[in-house]
Amino acid sequence: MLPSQKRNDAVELSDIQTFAAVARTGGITRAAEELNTVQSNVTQRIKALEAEIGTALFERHSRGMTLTGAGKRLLPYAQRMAALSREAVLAARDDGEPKGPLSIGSMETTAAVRLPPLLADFHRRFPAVRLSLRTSPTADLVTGVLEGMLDGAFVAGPVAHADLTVTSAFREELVLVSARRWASLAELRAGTPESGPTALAFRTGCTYRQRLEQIFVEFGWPSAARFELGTLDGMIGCVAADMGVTLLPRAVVERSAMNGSVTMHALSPSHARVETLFIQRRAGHQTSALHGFLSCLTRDDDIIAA
Amino acid sequence: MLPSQKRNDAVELSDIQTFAAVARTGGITRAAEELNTVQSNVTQRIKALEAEIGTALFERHSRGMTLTGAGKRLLPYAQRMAALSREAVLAARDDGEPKGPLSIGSMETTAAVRLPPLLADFHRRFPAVRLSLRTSPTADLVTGVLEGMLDGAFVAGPVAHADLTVTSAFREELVLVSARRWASLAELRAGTPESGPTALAFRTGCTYRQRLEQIFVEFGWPSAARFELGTLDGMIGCVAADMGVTLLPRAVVERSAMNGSVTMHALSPSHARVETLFIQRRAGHQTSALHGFLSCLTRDDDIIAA
DNA sequence: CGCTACAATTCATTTTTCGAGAATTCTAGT
DNA sequence: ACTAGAATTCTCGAAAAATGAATTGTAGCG
Repeated sequence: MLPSQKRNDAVELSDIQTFAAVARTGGITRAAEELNTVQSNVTQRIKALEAEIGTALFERHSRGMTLTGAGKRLLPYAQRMAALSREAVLAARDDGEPKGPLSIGSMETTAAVRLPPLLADFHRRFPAVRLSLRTSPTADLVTGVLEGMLDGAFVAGPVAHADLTVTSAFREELVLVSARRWASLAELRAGTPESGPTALAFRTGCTYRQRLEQIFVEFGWPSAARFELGTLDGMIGCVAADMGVTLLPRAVVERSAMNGSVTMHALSPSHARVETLFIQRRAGHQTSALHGFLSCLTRDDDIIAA
Repeated sequence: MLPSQKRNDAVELSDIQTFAAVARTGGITRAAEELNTVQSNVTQRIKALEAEIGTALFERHSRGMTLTGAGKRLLPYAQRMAALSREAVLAARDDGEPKGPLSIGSMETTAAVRLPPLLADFHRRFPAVRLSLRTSPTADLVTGVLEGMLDGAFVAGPVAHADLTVTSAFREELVLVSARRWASLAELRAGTPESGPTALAFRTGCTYRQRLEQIFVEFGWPSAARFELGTLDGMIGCVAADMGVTLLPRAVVERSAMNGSVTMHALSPSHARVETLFIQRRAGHQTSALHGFLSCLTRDDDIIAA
């Protein structure tokens, strides 16, 4: 074995976390608030950290602090270190029996139709796991997983990132949904104003929304009105009331209470096909709880085939 | 952005480092020595850590401590956390101008003939880098790089590890080296006892040594005597004195002072060809110093071609 | 130009944590 | 039972971190 050479340039986690708080909030005062302490304290620790590293991490100006180059280079390590530390204690606690907390993220649509049976199955098999589900647009889910806030998430593909492991979960057929009175796409195009119908979609970061934008461009409605909704039921309700059109997985519409009040318009495969992926962090230890979750997911593969 | 959920299960670096020291030494007393502190202190911190995690990390018995399952799961994180922390401050300090310390490892043979011009070139271009070179067998070099003790190393291929980035550096032709009086392999086989000549090699972990073992088996000398040397010159000297034979890159023998006193015997390509690889950790930030080193390495590619 | 508001820093003080050393317990081996 | 090696417990002092108040510094404004 190589003799261990002592480079004493290590830095404690708590130091780098106060650093990250200052960087995030852009000021010592707000960081102190966030960390439940006083400014003077934060000042001191930042100064100590800068002394330890030997470079200024922030530029001070009268309205707060901004990162220097060195600070920018350091920042990404804050999250990685925090995630690693958390993962370490989880790994130690995890005796192979799935239990404890498990945070899963999901797109709204997947949560509505695909997850209920899966979660029921999971809870039946692993009742000791305290599962929490959070719905967000795909973009937020990806960062959530990368930053360790979520253990895994269901997102719309394709996704490619070196630090993520991707598992194919479900295949969906997207359909354009309009009010019932429009029996076909042709009728819809004929019956709407030149600029097109209003596009109903979730907020930015949702992959379906981006795809809807594309489709609108191809239909010659580049400047159609946009309307953002926060909930699935709200969206289908608005479509039923002929406020506009939206893009959703066929299964979601079919299972909706308003199913009878809307028409689904099939799209070309390139537009319609979308794969729902389950993503998790690649690095290091996989929680038993997460492992159990994946086993439920793959066991239900027949659902995908069907 | 997802609201940040506060899981307060993080653990400080220093805690986990004392944990690692105890695990490594197998006892609190020795760990305390290594950490330059007293036992009571180590006891307390281990207890605190166990309390924080909520599980016993060690089994106590009268002759020291051994890891529990939880401890075994935690241990790998110790090194990863330490490496990450060190890397963080290096990244912050590194302003793009290569400087500061750079630890490179190398096999003995590569250090002897390939590195001198490379290092000279590197030092001319980046005088601010304090380069340190350490020679070890391939196996130790690989762990050294993985554990962050070395920034990079020259090892005998093939190497495959998910956490390593591999660059092809040099191609060598291995030759069997004997005393001068043996003009050919046939003569050597005829003139040595049934069991074969003595095999001279570096200590365990050296890739060339393993290959020499293979060759001896194929030559029908499975139980030939072995002799371990620590230095290259010593080895060639012993061969010249007809103490035995060894396996070395042709270039090494050609440049040796004892060149005239030994014979080189060519081997079949499958035995002779060996590639020297430069390995570095894959994850995260690459030091400017290391980047500069790599630029020297690839610039000298003509050396490989030649 | 001075005043105000906001923000970081400094400083004196208190609190908490950490480390040292001595005493104690525990256990295997004799 | 005794001893030696090893971990734990306990107390005390020192170092480090947190606190709160006072200070400095700067942009915006009358």
